[in-house]
Amino acid sequence: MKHVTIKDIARLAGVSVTTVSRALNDAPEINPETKERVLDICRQEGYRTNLLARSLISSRTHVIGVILPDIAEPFYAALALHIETCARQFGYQVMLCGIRSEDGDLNALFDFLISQRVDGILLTGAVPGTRELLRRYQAAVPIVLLANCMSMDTAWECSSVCIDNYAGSRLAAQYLHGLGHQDVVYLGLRRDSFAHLLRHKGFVDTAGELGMQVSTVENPTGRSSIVAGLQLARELFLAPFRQTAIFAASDLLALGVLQAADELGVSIPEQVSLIGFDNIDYAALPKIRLTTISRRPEAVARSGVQVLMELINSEDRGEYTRKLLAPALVERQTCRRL
Amino acid sequence: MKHVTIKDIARLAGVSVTTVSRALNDAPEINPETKERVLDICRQEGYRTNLLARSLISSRTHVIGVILPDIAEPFYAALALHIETCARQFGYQVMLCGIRSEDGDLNALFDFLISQRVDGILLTGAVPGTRELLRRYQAAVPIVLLANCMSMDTAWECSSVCIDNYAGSRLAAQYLHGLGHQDVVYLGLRRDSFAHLLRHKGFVDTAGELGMQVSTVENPTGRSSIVAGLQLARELFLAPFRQTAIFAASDLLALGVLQAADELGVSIPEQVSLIGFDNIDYAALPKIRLTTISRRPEAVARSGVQVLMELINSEDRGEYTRKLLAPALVERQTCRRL
DNA sequence: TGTTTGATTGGTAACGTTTGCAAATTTTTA
DNA sequence: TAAAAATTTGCAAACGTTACCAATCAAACA
Repeated sequence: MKHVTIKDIARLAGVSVTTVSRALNDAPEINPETKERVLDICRQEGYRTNLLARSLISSRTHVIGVILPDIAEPFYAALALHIETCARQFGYQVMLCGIRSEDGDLNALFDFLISQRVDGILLTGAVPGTRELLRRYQAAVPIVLLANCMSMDTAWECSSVCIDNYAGSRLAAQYLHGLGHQDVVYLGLRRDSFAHLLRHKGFVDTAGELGMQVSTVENPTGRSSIVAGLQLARELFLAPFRQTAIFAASDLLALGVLQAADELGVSIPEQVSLIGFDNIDYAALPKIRLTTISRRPEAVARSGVQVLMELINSEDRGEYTRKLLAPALVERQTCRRL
Repeated sequence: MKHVTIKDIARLAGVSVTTVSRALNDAPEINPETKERVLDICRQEGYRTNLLARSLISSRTHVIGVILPDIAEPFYAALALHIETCARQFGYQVMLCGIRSEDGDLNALFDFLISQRVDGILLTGAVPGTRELLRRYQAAVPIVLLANCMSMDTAWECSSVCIDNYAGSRLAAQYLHGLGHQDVVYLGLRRDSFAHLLRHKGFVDTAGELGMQVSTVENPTGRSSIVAGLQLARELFLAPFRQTAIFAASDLLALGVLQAADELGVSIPEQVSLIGFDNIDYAALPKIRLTTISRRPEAVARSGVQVLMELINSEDRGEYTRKLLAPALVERQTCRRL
């Protein structure tokens, strides 16, 4: 593909490349008339700045990399949407990556993004292995952990913005307790996810304080999907089931529970109450109307972009910002008072 | 952010930059020993190729731009996912853009992507105004229209890959007819969307051929959202309603219909049958189980990336590939035999 | 032994910008 | 009117690569 360069414009206008450059970047030291003439020719010839060349000099690309585990998970889709909107307000473009979790060689992805010289990276879906990743790449590029991170664990030397998962589970436990539930199950724990570990801890701790019984069902599949929830809930409902409520670690799992209940004739919330975590769009759907904990993707995205921008524009590395946003209970129709 | 350059490595290794470059690109004309030594130093110093510089020379970025109207629409999310996966197999990275429809100044977006020197653009969500856009930008960058495009209209001078919307609606009409429906409504037509115009035409044409009555409800909101469907269906159900089936132009609209039906005590499929278009993930949900037409996002994405790659790697412009993929009926539980 | 080959290496000019500094031109000042 | 100042321009070097061509050197040939 052939592109018009500054040199071409310069030749056409009979001036030097420097002058053209000045016209384009409206520098003060240029004759308004020449400027107009040059710009006219630019428009006419369809000139477009080669950002590669510019970035090479300025060592700023105005692009941030965003790593999502799975864009098909609606929470991450919402996050991506808001990140893009917000980044644009800062004059930044978004490069979305690694949207599949399975083949995710994060090292390769980071190497690529750094090679592209992105100005910063927003990393979502932190897992225990992320720590080493940070140690390795943080010197080369500003990184902000988004939406999934250990809450306030000082050992994490990294900026981060996320919903307080612990507090979210706390809300859920308190809510169920307030409704009179005494014996509940926590469904879908994933040992490889910090978010899930925190959710689990928050729920178990709070339930304990309130004198409730909690039994935990682990999710060995390692994915928050409807099918995973379906399988887990099937096993649960097929065995004798004494608990009165289920707290699913994610809405997607909760949807699976809903489906299993439907299949096996368990009625929700009459026989068993259900509360999720995420508040994905589809939780609000007719016939679903899932009570859940909102992770406020918009707030997380906005705050995350802001923190990253500050990090990019500050030279002093080694000082990290951590933000823990308050989650919110969204009450719908899958829980009932006992 | 300070980065290690080839020059640094050259100094450290006591060789020339050319030699380092050769080591990195494993060129044949280099002593295996020096190569190893150089590569060792690269690893040790954390050297990462500056792709900006490389692209500047090769005039290839190995990045494609993908423009989505709204990533929160699950169909587009699925599309994005598969595009990324497939592009990676070709050694390409994806730059996702403009995922908000509202503020979408497509001209600015195109200018930006071209300035970034992306190797090609996948444009989804074509609307009538797209034509002028193509005329303007196709000389500067290879473009493939994806998922939404006029079917086989020869006036469109552009490569394209999409589901045959016309045929999809045809399927829907035939299916409803086979079930014995005679009087049906087409809901959610958007005049600004080619996809919707085709869907509408396919449905009306086929219904006509089969001797069915069809009345069309337009969607003035211009968005395929649940709320839009909700509003439209509310009006529909509040007036006297004689039709036996609704064909919603998108699943999202259909979900709105479902919600309205729920609110107003209309039971689906007992009182009225409902069929959607898209087969988004959530159509398969428990308690939704929407019968619909699949747009096969994976197939569309794969084919689209392939066509774009061919376009990028062929010099002769002016020859376009058009692919029209066959849609598929997904039968679930929102339609009943009369 | 002199010449040819082959294997390694280095120098240098691109790629399309921006930028510091000097040159040329115009305007202002004394 | 000459000198000083201000305005407007251009040259050339950088940014970090790659690619062409020449240079070096040891080994192999005649």
